[in-house]
Amino acid sequence: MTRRQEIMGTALGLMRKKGYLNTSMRDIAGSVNMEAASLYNHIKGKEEILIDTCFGLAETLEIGIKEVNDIYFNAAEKLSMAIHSHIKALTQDLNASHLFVHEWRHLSDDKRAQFIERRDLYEKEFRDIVILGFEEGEFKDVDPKFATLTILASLNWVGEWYRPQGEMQPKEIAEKLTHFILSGLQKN
Amino acid sequence: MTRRQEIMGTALGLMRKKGYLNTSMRDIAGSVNMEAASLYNHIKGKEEILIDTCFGLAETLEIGIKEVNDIYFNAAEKLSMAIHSHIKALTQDLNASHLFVHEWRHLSDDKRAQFIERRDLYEKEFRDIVILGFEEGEFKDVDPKFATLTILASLNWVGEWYRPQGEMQPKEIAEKLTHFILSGLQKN
DNA sequence: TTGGAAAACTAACGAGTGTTAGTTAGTTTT
DNA sequence: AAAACTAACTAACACTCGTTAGTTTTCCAA
Repeated sequence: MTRRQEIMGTALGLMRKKGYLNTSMRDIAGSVNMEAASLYNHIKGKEEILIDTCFGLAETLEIGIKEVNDIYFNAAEKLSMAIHSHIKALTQDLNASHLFVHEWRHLSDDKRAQFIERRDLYEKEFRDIVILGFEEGEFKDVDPKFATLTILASLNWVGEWYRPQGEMQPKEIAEKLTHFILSGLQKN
Repeated sequence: MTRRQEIMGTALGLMRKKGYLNTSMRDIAGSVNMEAASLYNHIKGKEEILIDTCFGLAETLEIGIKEVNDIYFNAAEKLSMAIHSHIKALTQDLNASHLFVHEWRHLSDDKRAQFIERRDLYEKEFRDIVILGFEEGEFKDVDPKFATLTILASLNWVGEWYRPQGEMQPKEIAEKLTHFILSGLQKN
């Protein structure tokens, strides 16, 4: 593990616990036993931590949904796998997920605009699956926009209560979520 | 409207837009055309804004669920009305909701502990409805804890996308959510 | 053993933080 | 008329913030 990775990991942990704005460069430095100024030998600045994390996770999610769309063809299967992919990505690193879900608001104006654009695109991929399900005649005639937001809310909230040492593991969570959501969408 | 209410309202608006930590007393003062120090003639300090808002909304939600439990007796009806009550409370004041859902983390240690306690109690009320539904034989055999967290995630996320001037109004949102969630819970 | 990059350090800058003290003008109550 | 209250002000305190400049130490390849 490089020193940079060590700094990043430590910073993410602090930021999840105390919030991005409440975590100072001196806090981060203290946690890796150096002075705040020394951090700048490894990272460009505080915002780089937020940028790299938010856009890194965005890319992981984008790759995930693209794979799902390449491999599966019916909506129920696509949705199920998209949920699995999403949950896997989020539970992989809870600290990073926290920044991705909650702290992206503190990106500088242009970076935030880019982030929102990519997030909206990802959301659209989910929405298209819901629409496909309706066109197949497999899903109820729900408002796709509304359904998608509700689904993604459930998925993103998992980061708030999932504990790696707990009894429910990512795969089981994804299965339960899929079942919960699908039996609310599917006819009969 | 008293000066205090004016300050509170303005502060909540700023805090929703920029975040609690990013909103300074000078920002608030500027928005009501006075100096930062003058705010202290009306409020005790910055945290009072957060405390009053978080605990105020908590009380509204508690009263709501108590009413539901007093009036209705079967789980489907209870859940439906609890969802309506929750959505009504959250959409009433989106600025306050933002603090309630996202910024309570920045309460001081003891206040935060109190807040979490009340939130857990409210969550338990919801969970009891899910359990009641299963005991009635009306709901599927889902993990009540899991289901409750998923439901509340969907409800709380509404504050992220609901727009008062938009086409979907709180009552309709609550109805759609109820339908979405219930047909995922109810047998057939 | 040594040259040089990498990585740490100290010190400081300029800006911003919530809050308190002390004061003042205007209004209300006694 | 005197006293008290309200709500604003200016000035300042005691920090903390992210970041930069300049310097010293560490460590590895030649």
